[in-house]
Amino acid sequence: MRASQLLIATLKETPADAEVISHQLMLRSGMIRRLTSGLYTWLPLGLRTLRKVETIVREEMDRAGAQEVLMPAVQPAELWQESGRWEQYGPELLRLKDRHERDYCVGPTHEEVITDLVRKEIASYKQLPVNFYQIQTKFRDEIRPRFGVMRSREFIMKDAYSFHLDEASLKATYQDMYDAYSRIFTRLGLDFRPVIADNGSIGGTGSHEFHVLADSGEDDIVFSTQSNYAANIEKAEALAAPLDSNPERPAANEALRLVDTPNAKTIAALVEQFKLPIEKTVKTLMVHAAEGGLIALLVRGDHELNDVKAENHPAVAAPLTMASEEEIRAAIGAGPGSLGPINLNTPIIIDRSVALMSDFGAGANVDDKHYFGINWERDVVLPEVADLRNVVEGDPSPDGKGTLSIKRGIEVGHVFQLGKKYSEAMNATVLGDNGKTSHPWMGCYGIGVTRVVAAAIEQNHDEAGIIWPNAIAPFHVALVPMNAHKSQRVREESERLYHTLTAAGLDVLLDDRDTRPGVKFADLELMGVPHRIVIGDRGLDNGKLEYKGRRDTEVTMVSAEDVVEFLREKAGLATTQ
RNA sequence: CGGGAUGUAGCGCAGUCUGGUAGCGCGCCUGCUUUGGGAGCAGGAUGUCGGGGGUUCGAAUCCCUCCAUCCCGACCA
Repeated sequence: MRASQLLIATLKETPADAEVISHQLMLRSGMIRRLTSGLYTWLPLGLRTLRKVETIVREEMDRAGAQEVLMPAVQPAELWQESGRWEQYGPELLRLKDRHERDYCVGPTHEEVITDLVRKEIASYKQLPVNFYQIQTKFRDEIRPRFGVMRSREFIMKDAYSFHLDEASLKATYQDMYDAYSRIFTRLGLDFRPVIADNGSIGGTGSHEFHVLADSGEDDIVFSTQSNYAANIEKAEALAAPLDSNPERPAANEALRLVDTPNAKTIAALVEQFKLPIEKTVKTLMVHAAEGGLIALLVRGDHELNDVKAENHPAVAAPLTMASEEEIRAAIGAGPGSLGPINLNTPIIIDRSVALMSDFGAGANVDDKHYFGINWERDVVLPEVADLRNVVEGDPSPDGKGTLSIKRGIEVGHVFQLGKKYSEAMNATVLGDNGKTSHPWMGCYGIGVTRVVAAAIEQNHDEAGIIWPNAIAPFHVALVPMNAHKSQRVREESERLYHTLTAAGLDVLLDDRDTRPGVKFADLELMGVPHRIVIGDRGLDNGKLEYKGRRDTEVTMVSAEDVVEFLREKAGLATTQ
């Protein structure tokens, strides 16, 4: 493509409302423009990259045996009522009515539609397993769209749904998809990790998320230093002590005593005023119980409650709801800053590490008073013990190998074993070889295609702009003719190169704009074109062209005869088979 | 939905406190010069000052109200 025919909508200044680097660079390089909150137009430059991501995803899905379909973006309410999600989904589901006052939604996902298709078209076990996928626009009315295309309301997703006669077949396809995802993100040139994940509201059993590692990520992901264990922090099991150790609670050394603590409403204040080590304090969090009323969850003062683990506990009401100060006072007679396990009139669940504490301090359930020197069994019966907290850096790895470290990740893919939730709810059945009907097992597999583009930028940029991996660069190489308005030789050589390189399978941008070289260099760097050739009389006198890789600090001279193979190699297109 | 902030030219901003009829940089248009890292000179275009209402002789500026956007917390690819 010629630069003169491309909308090069670069911006010198960073728009004020762009927070993260990928959003800033996507706006500045002219990839996207915002229409309104959470809705973006993809400009020609951005669309080229988006299409390359889609192509790689499509190739690997096809290779893994999935079939492409395209389902409607707008879906009838009836299907969602059948699955029960019309009520379950909150305001995130964009609902609308047609002229006949019938209810619809703009699909945030397509389990219902695909299950409906399968229940109509698939009748026999002989047709299983099947795996259908689409690359399509979704809509989720996010509470807070932000970070540009990273968390927009409308976005493009590749979603796939597989159907199986039995669980073994589901697990086999799940593994195929896991492998396909690993190939996809590898081909995209991203530094990623598959991690064990929570299933969330979608339901089902096994699931992994694929995360691109980046400091701007919204998720905490947890790794073992000595094994390949990796999990979303929501799901990472918190052990009280290493598996091979035999942890025992230290013996009680201190007497139980009631202390006046008038100005200590927080753990920090308690530690500060009474010189209590923070690992000797306990936080008491009151939440709504599944049976009604309140239930107390206890974690160590330096630990954080894990909302997902708490919510998944059968005694805790879902969704997790923290008790208000009024509710706490009504039930206990003391404020939230003075709660503890002794004389507490609600059920109690304590975190594993709390069970191993001795001589610790906690509220006395009387305003402005704490007990110090508390010991389980001696002073209060040991309550139910559960895994309630977020793991922290240095915790033992749940697989017994090494310790945990924590990094930020951007979730770009998610694979689930759904089970029979939808096939049962919507009564999709197939006949087995025994002549009996059964509900097929389902898996579902998503990739946030638009988000992948932003994630790639988060991982690949410098002060000058984007640095695209070859596989998803809008152009592999930019040609910059020097002094073209005067030198016919430069013009001719540029044209010739443009055609040869294009014919050799490279995506080439010929910067034929009538502007100064500095402007071109700056634009091309901002746009992230990974390879650049400068054509000037100076080099041509020696039969040379000047090459610079986007990450290079120095230029290298390449002879004109070798330049095609040189660039194919640099762009990762070198003949490999 | 709660907490905080902002809204003035395509983009970045000043002007608002102290009311007097709108400005700077970049970009854009024309001409000439210039052409190896975001050019120079000369000329030029562009604003419902977020909307509505009020106070006032007079409102970007003061008051009321609505809207939009961004940031911080609960959702997710």
